[in-house]
Amino acid sequence: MAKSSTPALLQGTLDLLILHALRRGAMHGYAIAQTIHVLSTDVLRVEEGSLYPALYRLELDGAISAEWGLSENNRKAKYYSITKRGVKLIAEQQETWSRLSEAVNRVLAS
Amino acid sequence: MAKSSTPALLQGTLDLLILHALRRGAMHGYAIAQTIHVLSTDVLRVEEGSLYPALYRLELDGAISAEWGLSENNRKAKYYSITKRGVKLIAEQQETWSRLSEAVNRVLAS
DNA sequence: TTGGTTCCCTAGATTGTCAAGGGGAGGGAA
DNA sequence: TTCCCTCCCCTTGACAATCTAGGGAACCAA
Repeated sequence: MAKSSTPALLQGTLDLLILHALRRGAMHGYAIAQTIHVLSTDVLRVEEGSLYPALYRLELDGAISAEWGLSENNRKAKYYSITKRGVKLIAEQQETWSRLSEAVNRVLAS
Repeated sequence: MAKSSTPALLQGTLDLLILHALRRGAMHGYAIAQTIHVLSTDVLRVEEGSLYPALYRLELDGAISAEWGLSENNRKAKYYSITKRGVKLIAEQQETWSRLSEAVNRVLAS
């Protein structure tokens, strides 16, 4: 009944976080999750069960594109890059995030 | 496939917004929605289909309590007040919100 | 008496995330 | 060699939160 555990993520922000990570260059999924984890100073954790469906959605939507390669550790890995459409999406979603999160903060500050 | 419309709310924040509104005193559901709308300077809109289930959840959880009364406009209305447990919940959820939203901002700023 | 507003509520669909699995392949240790 | 750990991919099923789209009653002004 009561909330059992604190969420690892704010719902709706995952796509934006992924796209933002990819701005730094092509990356495989595993590295995207690590990047987000590190950049958020260990606060945000992207579960693989959330990550891969999200990557699939973004690719379907044309926001990212994928191609197989070899990782630094010599493993088969799928490298994702952001597309033009993805860059546009970042801007939109970042704007939405700012609007909404600032609105929440205004309410909480009142 | 693509997102059709911008969300009216950040998922996971509704309970906190409701509880926060009720800190100002007992209110009926309709007024809670209006209060959030106004305090967020028209950015956040709570749909009734989200609001009433949320109120039901919070009451079940013991975070708020309800009693029927008469509104300023002379209508039958259900007045909600925050409970001790609700006050505790505000603190917890506000902390969670801060942690996560700041983490998102750190990632986006990188 | 008609229509707008205020106030309550629900059913169904959708979406995003999570938990919990499975699997293959590289590399180091024993 | 064998074993295990890490890296890297993925899927399935359940769940929680929200939205859409309704329905309904009562007050009030025109």
